[in-house]
Amino acid sequence: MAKSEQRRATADVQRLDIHNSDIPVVCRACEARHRGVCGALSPDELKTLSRTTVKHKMPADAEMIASDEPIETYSNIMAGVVKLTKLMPDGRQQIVGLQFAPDFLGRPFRASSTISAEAATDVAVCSFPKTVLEEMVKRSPELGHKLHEQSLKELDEARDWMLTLGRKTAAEKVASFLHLIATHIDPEIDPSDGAIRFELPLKRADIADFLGLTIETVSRQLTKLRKAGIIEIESNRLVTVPSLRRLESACAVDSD
Amino acid sequence: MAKSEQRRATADVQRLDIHNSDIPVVCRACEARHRGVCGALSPDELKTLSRTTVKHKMPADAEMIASDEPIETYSNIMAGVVKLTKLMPDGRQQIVGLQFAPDFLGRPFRASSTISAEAATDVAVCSFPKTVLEEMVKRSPELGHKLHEQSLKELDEARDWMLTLGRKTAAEKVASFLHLIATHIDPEIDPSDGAIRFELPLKRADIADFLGLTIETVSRQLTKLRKAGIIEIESNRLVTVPSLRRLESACAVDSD
DNA sequence: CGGCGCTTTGACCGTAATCAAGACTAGTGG
DNA sequence: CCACTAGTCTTGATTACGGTCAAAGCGCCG
Repeated sequence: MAKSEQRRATADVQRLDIHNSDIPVVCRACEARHRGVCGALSPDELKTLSRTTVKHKMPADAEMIASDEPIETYSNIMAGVVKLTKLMPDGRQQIVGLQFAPDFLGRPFRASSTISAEAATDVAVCSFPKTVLEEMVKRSPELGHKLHEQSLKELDEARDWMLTLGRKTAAEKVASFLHLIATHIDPEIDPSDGAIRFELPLKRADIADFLGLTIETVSRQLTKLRKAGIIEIESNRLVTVPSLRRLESACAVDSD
Repeated sequence: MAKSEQRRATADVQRLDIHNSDIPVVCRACEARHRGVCGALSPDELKTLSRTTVKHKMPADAEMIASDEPIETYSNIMAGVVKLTKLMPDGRQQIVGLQFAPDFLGRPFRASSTISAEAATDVAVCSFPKTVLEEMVKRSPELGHKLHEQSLKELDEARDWMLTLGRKTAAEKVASFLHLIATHIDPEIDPSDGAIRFELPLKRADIADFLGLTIETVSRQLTKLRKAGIIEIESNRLVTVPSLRRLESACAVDSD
């Protein structure tokens, strides 16, 4: 256990730039600087922003953004998975998006959001005041563009999922969910057709809320996929996909 | 008939600005200048853009953007309704968005889209080359911001609809669809609780593809809503909603 | 051990899909 | 003008997929 943690720390160090003395310390090992919105910022801008950032850790199920409440901060997700949910007055719930590190979290240009955000797993975030980011956007078109790209990515993903919700069978939905997790949980994964082993970031109830199903149906379809040899289930949360290709064919889509 | 058309023309004229001699002629009566992306442009910029614009009319069912094909132009929708669809290899289809005038149509910053766009009704558009708009975005942060706002609006709508697709019953889905059309088809509508009469821009098969249902179920739920007195059906396409409030309660949401 | 949260499995039921027929509308041509 | 056709929509009978209700298994922690 301690050994594997040490190994990960070493990998982080290797990701540091050769010459980065002008990068703020708190930003040096941050993935958001490479693939997130902070990639648009100059060392100087990073320094300005980093003076106002606060890093938080929150446990699974913590509420991060409440629906219809004013938002004061934006965040970058450093680790963990965040679920975006919508709730009906009678309690029915739908997860409308999952966000992984190093995604940007928040609804730009609006005082409050119509969705709420909740930690699906333990989550680490880097937060900063809304006003500071909005000031920086005014001065850096590059940053505005990055934020726009993030919005467009979320829009594409939302529409992909609308097809899943509206037109796929329960079996295809569960396969699509596993495929989504398998290809998003580990940013370093390559799409070659080896076995993939990962931990599900959602419990059954969340999976059901994401797929528009009940927990019983999710459970039944998982055992069906297991019996069909498409997945192996080590424990409730630990899943192995021997062949991504076979899983994809269970999703009933070519381009996904 | 001729009378009502004349009345509408008069309304358009009144919408013109008092001093607009420097606004290009083709843009003067255009709604996109008031509520669409062109609202971000100065008279000079409008002039530049209008030199490259082409206005088109296309009949219902015309394909406007093919999935996975390179896109050369963006468009503003001047009139009519456009449906954005996704298709599965086996023919199952899902409409993932509807766009009304004066919405912007196109996927910024990407060579091709994963969805296709089709005219739901007869449609009029104002198109311009991708490259021209992208050049203008570089010089006008205001325009980039408008485009971002449009993307965010589509994202909010997509997520609203995910809740409908994943968690609502057939009856609630059809009611939600009628509510969406009633509140979007006529930009000049006010939400006061009078009777609203409108023409459905989609045929039953399209409504089914939008709601993740079959045409038979859509038809049955429409007659059920009619028998419940929530709607009146004059003809296949012509619907009256006596009380928007009653329709909303049939959608099972408070905030929509 | 006992209690609690999560998951699985089984039996039964209900909603929406499927299959099938018929009504209505609009367009075409005799 | 009407017959004919094709497309669209409605209605009915039956089926099946996924939901509901219920019970039991499992892992975890006090």
